[in-house]
Amino acid sequence: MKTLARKDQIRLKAQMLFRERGYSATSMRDLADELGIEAASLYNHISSKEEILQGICFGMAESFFAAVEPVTLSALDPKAKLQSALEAHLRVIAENSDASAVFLHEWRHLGEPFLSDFKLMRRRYEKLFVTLVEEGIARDSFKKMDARVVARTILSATNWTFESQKTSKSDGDATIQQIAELLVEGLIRR
Amino acid sequence: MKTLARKDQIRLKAQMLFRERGYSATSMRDLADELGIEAASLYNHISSKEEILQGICFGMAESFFAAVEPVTLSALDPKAKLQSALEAHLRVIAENSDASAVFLHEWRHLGEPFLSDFKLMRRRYEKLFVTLVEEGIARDSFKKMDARVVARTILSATNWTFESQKTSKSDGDATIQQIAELLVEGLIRR
DNA sequence: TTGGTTTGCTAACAAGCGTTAGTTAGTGTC
DNA sequence: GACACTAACTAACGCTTGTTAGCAAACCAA
Repeated sequence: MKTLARKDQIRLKAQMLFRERGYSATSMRDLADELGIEAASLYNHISSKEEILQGICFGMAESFFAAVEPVTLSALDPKAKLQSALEAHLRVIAENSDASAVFLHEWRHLGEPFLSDFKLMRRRYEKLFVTLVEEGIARDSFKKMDARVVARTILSATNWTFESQKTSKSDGDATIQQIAELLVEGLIRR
Repeated sequence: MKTLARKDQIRLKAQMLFRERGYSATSMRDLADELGIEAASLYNHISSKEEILQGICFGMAESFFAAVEPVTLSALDPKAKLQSALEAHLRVIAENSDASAVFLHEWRHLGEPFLSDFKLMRRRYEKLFVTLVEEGIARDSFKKMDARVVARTILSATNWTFESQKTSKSDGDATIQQIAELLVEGLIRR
């Protein structure tokens, strides 16, 4: 199917541009230029600018859940579980850094009702990590602390770490484990 | 001086809007509406939209340096120094959360040559923290680790922590110390 | 009272925005 | 060879953008 190929091409370039310049500062003509076609031609493949953003944001939400949720249901001990979840989270970001940046920064330009849906999803995702921390505390594996603050701090640290640094796939895996371990070991150990 | 008062009012509202909607998605008419005047009237006080952004970004850069640089020159031991620097950094963010969000996210919409100047400043600021970590490692106060990774992780964690949560001035100070301690204790202790 | 400064207004500009309409050339299918 | 589909085009739409010009009322200093 060539249709899908072209649509995916659009999405790929859009991810790049939305990340670099932001959603609002990226015009359909910019995007079209990048693909070597006219702006109007884009509408043979997509139905609106916002549709592209929706695809990116909710697509990434799915990826994050698909990677992390299974880990939270596994039978690992709290510390290993949290670290695995974190590594899964980091891997999704590393493997898709443009889309992740858009997911993290540009979602506010979604219109309703998508905006509300997105916020809800985001909350649910954060909750996964909060629960992992709470579990660890309850089972006396982690020191006693505000689970929400810690979970948020951890996610914040991970999200920004990949913001500015290019992630070459060679050192990516090492770095991921290094960061996850650093955070878990440091912030959680009792 | 009433001129300054009005100009500051503009900057204040601009900070709010730039933070909420982003620089590009905020129009001069939006900003004027918020102040109860016409868009054209803004130009009696400022000379361009970008000038407002410049004022915010470089103003905050100054604030951050003014707060943190003295600490780095003090005679505290490495751990106390890093923690104090972090608290200073967090205090600037907490006391000026709108402007900080703009400083952190919207600087890329600066035009040249300001963009390059800004990036340079940012590097210099990050370097302050990297140096603090390096000092601690050299003096054997911190465990051996990649100073750049740790410094970046710490800053990332702080920057995002205040992103989504309203900082009431009452619990602000407690939270700041709590977070700074958490990060320093956790990530740095040998 | 005069004259300047401050702060607002209305009207308008050219450029850029997302998007639609209508068309056309190429491609694969019966 | 006829037909539908794909993917591009040109032209244009109504609207919004940042910004400028010219003007008027209010205030303050001399």
